[in-house]
Amino acid sequence: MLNESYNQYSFILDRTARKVKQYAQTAFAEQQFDLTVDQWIVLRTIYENPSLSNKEMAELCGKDQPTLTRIIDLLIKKEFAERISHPSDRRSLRLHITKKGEYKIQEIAPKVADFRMQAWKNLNEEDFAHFTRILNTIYDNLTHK
Amino acid sequence: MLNESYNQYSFILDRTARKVKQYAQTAFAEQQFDLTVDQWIVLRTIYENPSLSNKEMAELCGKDQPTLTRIIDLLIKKEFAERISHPSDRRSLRLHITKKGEYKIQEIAPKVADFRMQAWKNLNEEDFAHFTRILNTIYDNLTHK
DNA sequence: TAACAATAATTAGTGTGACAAATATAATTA
DNA sequence: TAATTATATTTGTCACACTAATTATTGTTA
Repeated sequence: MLNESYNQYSFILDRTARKVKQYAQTAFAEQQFDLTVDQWIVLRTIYENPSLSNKEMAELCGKDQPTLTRIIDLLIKKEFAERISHPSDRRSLRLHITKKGEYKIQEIAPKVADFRMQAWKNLNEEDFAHFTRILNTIYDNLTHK
Repeated sequence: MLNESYNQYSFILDRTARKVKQYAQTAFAEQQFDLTVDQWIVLRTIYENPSLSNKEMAELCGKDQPTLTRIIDLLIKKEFAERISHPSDRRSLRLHITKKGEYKIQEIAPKVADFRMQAWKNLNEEDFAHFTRILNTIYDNLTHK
């Protein structure tokens, strides 16, 4: 029946997303970047958008707040990032990258871009347009009802 | 630069996959199915393909063996599935659904199909064809090198 | 201004994913 | 047939996702 195919689409989506992440993570490990893929995503976001709050950064990274808190914990342990308290709101804090974090970003960003390309072989600009449109439609279908 | 957009595609893919899963999981919880989305996927696979080994079932579900083992543990705890030892190979075992599991499948399958549709609104058959082709191309690009 | 509500961030708990290592058993081979 | 190799499954560990609960602080209002 028709509905069965929807299950299939969910399966393909999930499977592909995991494969892309796993492929990147393997490359990260092989090249000893000392970062997970998600840690790298967060660090790069901090690098490009310094001095945001946990909440704002979580939004930008597309992660929920508890997850972001834990990833930041790990980045701080590795001395790639730091939390700085907000001057006027003691509940809040600002996320910053360290010098060591900046060096890391600059070191690995081009390498990441290199092997990321592997995923998108055999696809053209038209495919990317479809990809973006379709996936964003799905996302919007499920967001704020 | 061009490479930046590849990062963006990874982001969209990951974000959409998580949203689809989360949306389904919320519906599962609201309707008190007493199953997670992944447990349901596995149970349905056992239902449709009875008497396979852990390894074979993992392959069908698109999960790795340790993950499947743990999901099966939970399904057994809920008495939806059982492990039956292989008659001639004591290393192996066969996965079966219980009566209680069958009832569960029959009860929730149509409901799942209902709310799964929400994700695919505003998309037509052509979009689904693009979706399947593009995501499978990505998957293949990263599989067995 | 004291009580209450709202907000920012964290912590806790459960489930899942990936990988490596361990265990038990079967198959092969020297 | 004893030793070795291969296979099936489970266990251990770390990371991430999501929900709910908690803590600390700020804002609001009676």
